[in-house]
Amino acid sequence: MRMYEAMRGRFGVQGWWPSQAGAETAEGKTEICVGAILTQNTNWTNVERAIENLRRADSLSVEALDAMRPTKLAGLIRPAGYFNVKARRLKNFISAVVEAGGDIEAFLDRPIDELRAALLAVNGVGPETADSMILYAAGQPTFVIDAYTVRIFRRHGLLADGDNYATAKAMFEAALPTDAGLFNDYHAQVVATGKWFCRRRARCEGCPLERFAHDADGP
DNA sequence: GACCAGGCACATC
DNA sequence: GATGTGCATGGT
Repeated sequence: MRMYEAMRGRFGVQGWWPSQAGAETAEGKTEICVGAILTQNTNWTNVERAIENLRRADSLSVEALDAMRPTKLAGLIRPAGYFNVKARRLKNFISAVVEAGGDIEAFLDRPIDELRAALLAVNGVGPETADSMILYAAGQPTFVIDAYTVRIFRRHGLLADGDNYATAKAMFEAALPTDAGLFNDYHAQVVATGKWFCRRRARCEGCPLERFAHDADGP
């Protein structure tokens, strides 16, 4: 918690989904899930352009996305890059929702383990994308790990060289109170810190976590 | 013109 | 089971 507080003190509450207006609606949840796929290996500003295209086409719904031709979808999400691959992945995800009844809110409102398994079964949805959907769209407490998380917390001695996605996730979930709001902003803080590192060429000076180097007692 | 951004699937060794 | 590669755009 001390490392989280240090980052939040430096960057402020990040306000990622679902704190944004409308995110509690079916359309909002659809948008978050779509965004989770579109942001794979992609800068967020490019994802926003793609989502805006979908919104203008009145297509941020399971029904509209299910009915849309793949080539049409690919054209709309073009700004997010990898548009052919991501159009296919979005279609795979939407198909899974449709096969489960077509109601995105019902689809997401399930026990975490069951939901996670259903998401991971979709071709194109890996651990990070699945956990992002569970945390930000379903609002359920699962900790999202990304490349920044592993890099930063390895550097501070809380993760070992051999740690992977699953062990890193387990470390955070064991050390922190099970709170979706906390997990939500924690991941956002890590991303903010990671971006800061990139700009600073990965040196510690001025980093919000600098004083925790090498002897932190937990995240 | 290189390099990177909130990954994943697939091939290959 | 670890490692490499394709996917493609827009900003720095």
